[in-house]
Amino acid sequence: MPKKVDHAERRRLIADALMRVAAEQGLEAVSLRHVAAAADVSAGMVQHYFRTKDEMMTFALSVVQERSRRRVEAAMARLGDDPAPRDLLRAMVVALLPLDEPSREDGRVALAFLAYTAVRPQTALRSETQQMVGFIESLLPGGKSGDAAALLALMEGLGLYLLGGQYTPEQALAALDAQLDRLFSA
Amino acid sequence: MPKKVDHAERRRLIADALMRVAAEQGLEAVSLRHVAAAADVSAGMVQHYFRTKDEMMTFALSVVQERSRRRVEAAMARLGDDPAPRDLLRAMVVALLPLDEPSREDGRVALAFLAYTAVRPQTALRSETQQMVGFIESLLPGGKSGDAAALLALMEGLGLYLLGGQYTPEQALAALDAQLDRLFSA
DNA sequence: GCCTTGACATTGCAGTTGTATTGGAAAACG
DNA sequence: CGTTTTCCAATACAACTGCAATGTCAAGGC
Repeated sequence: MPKKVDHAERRRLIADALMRVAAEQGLEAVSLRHVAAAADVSAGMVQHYFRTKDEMMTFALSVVQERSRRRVEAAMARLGDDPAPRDLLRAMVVALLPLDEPSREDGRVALAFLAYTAVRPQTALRSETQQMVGFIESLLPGGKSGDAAALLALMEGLGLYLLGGQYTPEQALAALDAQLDRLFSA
Repeated sequence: MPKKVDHAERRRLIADALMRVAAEQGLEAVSLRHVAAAADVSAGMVQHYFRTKDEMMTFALSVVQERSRRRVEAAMARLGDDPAPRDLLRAMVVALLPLDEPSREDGRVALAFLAYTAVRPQTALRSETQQMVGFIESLLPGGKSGDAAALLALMEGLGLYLLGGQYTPEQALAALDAQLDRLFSA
């Protein structure tokens, strides 16, 4: 056997470069050569680790999803044991919002992939949305049906407006807290 | 002067073709030749009415915005004079949600442009978001700050999940009504 | 010491892209 | 009638795209 290299690591390296390109110039600018240049490797190497561009895109998409999943887990773990439901929900939503520059970058990439998959049903992003709705529902008092789905959608919308610059972080957080107030007051 | 043609109408015709292409295959598939083929005209004609692709894109973007604005106006006008604030708000949000197939198409195009403009600050989509927030605020009772922004963000998020297929129209409407209940109950 | 195998790099190719250019046709105006 | 001005078509072109093919090189197993 020849040189041993960490296959998975190389793929992540390339996917990182892809996400950098996508965050700055959109998915339309993602080409084998651009990604290779951003990763400072040859185009041949990219082809070596991804036999097709589609394979590369799909992998990058999974990296994006994985990263946001970890963000949420970390935020929730940071709360310690047995946190109050409201704190748990707030931490979860805040972890998913593009509030600082790194997560804004991720957000732009995620938005690009959202539009990308919207016209490519086969590249479906397996969504954990339904489980999230169930999880949120178990944390909400009262439990009017629709409240959980609304909170999740609120998060998504706040993310969009944060990315677009229509809402400031303060506005977004105020909106979130207003909603949590309503959900936990009565 | 030579043949007189309705300049604006031709441009709308081309923009419509562009939106069809974008709705089916995404903005990446939007090229002069594809759009021309979809409009069943020659590529030269497209170039005649839009000197550059960017000009065509910008115009199409404005058409999308204009169309959704009209949708809202029509829905609100349909309510007659002096409607209840809750009904007004509900009609407005429902008009913006991609609930049937035509508006789903528009939604896909809008989503594509959202990702498109996210990495092209100069092609900023002038947002009427702040005015909308103000308008909603004037209709809400109590008027906790943040409630209006939250409702608007909720709408956006519901739209995304409807497009993605994560929420059914029934789920989305249930979430909306649950929120309106909360806003108008206390 | 071969020699296989995996890790790259380079090059070529057919197709598509946006744009510039050219040319013709036809309609209003003098 | 002739000229001009707009409408549109066709073509040319350089740059780019994804992908396949080919080459080089080194690290192991036998």
